[in-house]
Amino acid sequence: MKRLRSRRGAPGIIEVAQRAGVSPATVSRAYNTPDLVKPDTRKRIEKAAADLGYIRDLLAGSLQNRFSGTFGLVVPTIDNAIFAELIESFAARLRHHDRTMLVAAHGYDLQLEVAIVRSLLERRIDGVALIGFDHNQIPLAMLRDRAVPTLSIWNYRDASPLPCVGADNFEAGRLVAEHLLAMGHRDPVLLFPPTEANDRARDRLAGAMAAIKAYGIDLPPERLRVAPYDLGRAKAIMLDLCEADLPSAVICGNDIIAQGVIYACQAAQLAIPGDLSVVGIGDFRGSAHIEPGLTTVRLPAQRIGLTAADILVEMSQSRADPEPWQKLVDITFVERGSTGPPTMGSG
Amino acid sequence: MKRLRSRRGAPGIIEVAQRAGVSPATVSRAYNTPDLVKPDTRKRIEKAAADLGYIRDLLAGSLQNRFSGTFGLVVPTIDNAIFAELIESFAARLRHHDRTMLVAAHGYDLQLEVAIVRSLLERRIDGVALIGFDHNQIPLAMLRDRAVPTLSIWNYRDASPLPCVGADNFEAGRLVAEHLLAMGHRDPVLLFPPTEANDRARDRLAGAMAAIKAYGIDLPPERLRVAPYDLGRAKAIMLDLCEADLPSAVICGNDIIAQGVIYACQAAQLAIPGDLSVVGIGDFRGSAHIEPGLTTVRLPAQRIGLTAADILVEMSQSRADPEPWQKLVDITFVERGSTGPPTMGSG
DNA sequence: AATATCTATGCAAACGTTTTCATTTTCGAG
DNA sequence: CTCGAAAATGAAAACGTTTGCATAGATATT
Repeated sequence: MKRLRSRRGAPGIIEVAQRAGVSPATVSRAYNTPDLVKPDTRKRIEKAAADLGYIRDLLAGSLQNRFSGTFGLVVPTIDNAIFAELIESFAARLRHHDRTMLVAAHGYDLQLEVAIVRSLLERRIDGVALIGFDHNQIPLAMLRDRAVPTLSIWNYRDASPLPCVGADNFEAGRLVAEHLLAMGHRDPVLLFPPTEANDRARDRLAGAMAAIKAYGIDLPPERLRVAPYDLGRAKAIMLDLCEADLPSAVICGNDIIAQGVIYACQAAQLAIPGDLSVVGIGDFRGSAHIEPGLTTVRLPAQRIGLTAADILVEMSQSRADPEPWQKLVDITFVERGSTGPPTMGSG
Repeated sequence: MKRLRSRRGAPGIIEVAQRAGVSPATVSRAYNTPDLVKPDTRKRIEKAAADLGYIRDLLAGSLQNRFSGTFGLVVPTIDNAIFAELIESFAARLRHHDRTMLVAAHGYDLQLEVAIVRSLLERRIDGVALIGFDHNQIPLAMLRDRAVPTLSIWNYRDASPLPCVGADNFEAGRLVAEHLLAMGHRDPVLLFPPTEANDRARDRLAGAMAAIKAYGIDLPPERLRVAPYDLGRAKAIMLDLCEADLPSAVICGNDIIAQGVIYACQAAQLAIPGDLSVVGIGDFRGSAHIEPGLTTVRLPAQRIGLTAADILVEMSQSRADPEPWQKLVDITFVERGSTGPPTMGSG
């Protein structure tokens, strides 16, 4: 029994061809354009491939046709609840298209993002999704030069320089603020993550501010506090705030911070929404089940991930579409137990 | 001005070589084995590459040398808090080694895992980390046949068939159960995720059971309940349980379930640990800050991720080490506010 | 000064596919 | 049957690197 094996120890397309009594070209076609090969031959090839345990080498193929079958996803962080749902749905959808996903996180460091995009390009990704609009020019230029389909996701803007799929974060901020204001709250505290290199947080904050201004309220600057993307830190900051003068409501830049606030209130024996109303943005896993349920705005992470994957695959196939366009996904305000009208004495 | 560009529109190694006045081979060496090229020449090449905006094609290179520079990570789920920290640290460490990560989730479907591993092999990964020991034989055989470095991570076993890096999940289960038993609880309810295709959960459960048996307790079967990996579902199950006869303590298979239990108690106006003690396993993000803080066992996800990345890179480089070995990472019991001695009347 | 060693580089053959173009086979119509 | 078109296949040239071997200087050794 002669072993027909290439260097790696695994059979290649040539061995399969030999065993099936056809040429390598036909085997290749059997995989890539099955309709071009006679059903009978195809069967024989499939059998030969199965017998040999053949696994094709997509990388070798990608040298000839330009497609690696891999897409990049660059996020600020994988760890936090925020993007996990997005990553999972993006990956699942790519898998559905027989593609794979390279993920990398830059931790809100745009300099690191440059290195990441470069490394993705070295792997010849067929396309890449970046979070939001705040990016260094260098990677964008590299992607443009190489005509790599690029998508900005998660946030939305009419005048987006890149094609984008995302939610209106300004509106999200406006919605939650409006809700509190409509209930009668007049002195909210805003707890937002740092806004540099983070257009989503910036837009949400701007939206909340706009709503506040629309009510004729002039918010003193000390009512705007910065809280990092961290449950524990947010909780600590809120505990500090409880010691000082307690507001009647807190608008949080995202659900993580809001959960921290809720925990802080529980620790400080404050009733929600009796003593304090809390709103978040995002509707992450857990926000519906925490006690009290968190009033928030649902950002459809899953839909964004799916759509982004579909669009990227499509873009990579059709050589066209140089003009940017954008797709807005719906957000929904979700009222739960964490908000109520202000009570006498507070605020 | 003559354009020296290849099909893609981007310059290749040949253009760089031309501009630097050397052969492509030298440019290649400047990248891969810099010591082999004269510093002066190297400078010239670097300049030429920078001028042209050259980005090398690692895939083309990987055809010749066997390394794609990409590693696979196959997890049950990305979405849940459980593995996010692991994924992030694994990716970060790979980046540190100038490698990238392909992630895929199979949702506890071992059949899907087969397809995933196959797809990873088609991408010529340099190595792969799988979660735990429950795997289909097919992908393991494919990996073995191709001599792809494979690591089982997250769980630990002395007699692991694969090299592994992980924590002793049996001991984790034992520790939390022991803690409750030592406090005087005698009739805990166990709330665990489904254990098929999940050796971690199985081991934890076995550990908890062992501790219970060691106390001479014969746990009635209805005291063991299955709860999926979902906060909301766990909360609902616990609310049901509150209606029936309330135990004095609940041992949860992981922190997600434990958080659901805590929320359920808050919803049912039960005091923790006054009316009920709760323990989890994992010490996920949030477990320290929830009110009351969750008593749990810390599994060092980050250390596992880092170590796994280091080891895989090392394995991919050294052609040796066919014999399996295993690395145990420490776990630490963390007592927080969610546990206390049973009170009269309960249980 | 001649020879032996390095060091730095170039040449050209891989690597495992895909794809163009040409050729053969099949099939339906006359 | 024969012919022409369509369908199925094969031969060989890519794809953009890396690397073994060979060569040409440079340096060290006698």
